Amino acid sequence: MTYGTLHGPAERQHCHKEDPALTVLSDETTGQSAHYRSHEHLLHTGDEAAYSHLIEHGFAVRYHLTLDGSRQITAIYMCGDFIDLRLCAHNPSSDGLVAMGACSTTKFRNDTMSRAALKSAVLANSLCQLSERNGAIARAWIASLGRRNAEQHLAHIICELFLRAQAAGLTNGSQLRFPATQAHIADMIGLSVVHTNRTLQALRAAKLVRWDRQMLSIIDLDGLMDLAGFQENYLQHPGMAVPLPKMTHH
Amino acid sequence: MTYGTLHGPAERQHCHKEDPALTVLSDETTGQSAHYRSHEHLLHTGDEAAYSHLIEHGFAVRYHLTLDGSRQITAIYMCGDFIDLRLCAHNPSSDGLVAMGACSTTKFRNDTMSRAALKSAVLANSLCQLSERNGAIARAWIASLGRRNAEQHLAHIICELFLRAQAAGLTNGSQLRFPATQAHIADMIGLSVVHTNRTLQALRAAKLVRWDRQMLSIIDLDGLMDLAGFQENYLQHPGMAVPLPKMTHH
DNA sequence: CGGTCTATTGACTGGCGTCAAGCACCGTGG
DNA sequence: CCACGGTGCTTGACGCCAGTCAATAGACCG
Repeated sequence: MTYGTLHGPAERQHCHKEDPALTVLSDETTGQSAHYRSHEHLLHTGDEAAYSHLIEHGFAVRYHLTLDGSRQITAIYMCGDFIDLRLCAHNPSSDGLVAMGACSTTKFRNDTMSRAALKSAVLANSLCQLSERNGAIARAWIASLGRRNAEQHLAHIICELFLRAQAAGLTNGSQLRFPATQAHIADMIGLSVVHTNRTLQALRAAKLVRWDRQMLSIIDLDGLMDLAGFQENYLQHPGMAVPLPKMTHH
Repeated sequence: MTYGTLHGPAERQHCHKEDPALTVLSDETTGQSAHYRSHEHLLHTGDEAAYSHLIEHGFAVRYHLTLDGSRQITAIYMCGDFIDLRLCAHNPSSDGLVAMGACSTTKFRNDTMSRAALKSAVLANSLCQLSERNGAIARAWIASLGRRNAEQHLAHIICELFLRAQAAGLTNGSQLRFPATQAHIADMIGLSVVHTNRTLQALRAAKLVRWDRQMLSIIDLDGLMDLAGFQENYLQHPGMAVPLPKMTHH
């Protein structure tokens, strides 16, 4: 059992494009690397998705806009996460996808992705497992939104993000560079910015966490997990060797 | 574009085990039909899942328990939905899965499922698409929990459930038998039972919906969708011919 | 006919939203 | 060099949506 990503358990230290797990799968299916500046969109709300994305560096955020203009972040993607957008291929997407901080991805045309997945059961299986894992994370968010108060919820999402980042090799001891503003956090946990600020202060006062500028420091992970009622099994999944379509630069 | 399930667009009228979409995929991979009474568990919290389930009849509910004992429902499954539990196979599941009303499923051993999916890219792809669709539904729930008030949220989930049920052939005009108590609904939308009751009354007073006993009647679907800000594209996905492992009775 | 489950209603409380103001920081341009 | 606006963080005051605690009534059941 490992915390796995498309990059696999063996290569957790860092994420880059020469990652050996990015095995050639098919000669027709190639990915291109793409770079996004902070706040730049990978996919606009209402657009049809032409590409799926494997995050190589940085963070991307999936969000939904309600009619009154408020925003709810529905997923955070980081290095090694795969965003399978084939379902949006001929549909206007109801979500937007935007870089949080600078972000680079390898993107795969949806039609070629589909063709590759239909040729390789191993690839299709890996995509399925990744999708299930993303679903498990989404359900954990649902539980937090529905049944945890502000402090517990914030603690929970910090635990999740930190453990995922650790598995992806993004952490430095108990530190993580996480380029979120308090507005981002508010949109993740479904609160107002004001209350998010007060909740963050409570966690700081409890000496659980520090969050200066863009640097997240975990002071007391056990304390955070206790407060949140965090059960980490949902992040685990069987380690897998994932052959991904080969990738061409640019 | 159709509202699809594992049973496919052509066989929406009713769900039963002779469904032609349940094509033989592999001779080793067989499903068994299983029957559950109301409140009977398909999977207990903390157990390792041995089977994945295809819902044949009735409804099942996935839920998460927080430490203080409150419950959040994280998904509703109905006829044609597939619950892929292979990720819980060697893990204690953090969720429970329980029948809401009488429910019957075809269940597939996870190990044989995995073997079948590794043999058939078509099957693996279908599972992947179903998983992505479930993820899209989960993200819609996140948006509702985070950024809609009680009335909008309830309206939204009613729209979703009704449209899904309609696609699965479970509706009778604007009516749907839905065996949920108000406690179930409260646990879906993350509210208290008392407030759920008041919110239901508001929708009734607005002549949007009726919900007597276990019969849900949509009076004004457009009104519900307006109130909720419901965008139905997330429920759509490409129609697909899904070969599923063949099934043995009992 | 009591017991349990579910629906409903009222009174009160509290967590979180809203509005508003005040800082701090930063890059730009006069 | 300082004025200026923009963005993000922080704090206070006040109000409302939804939670909690009862209590009642109906439905179903043994």
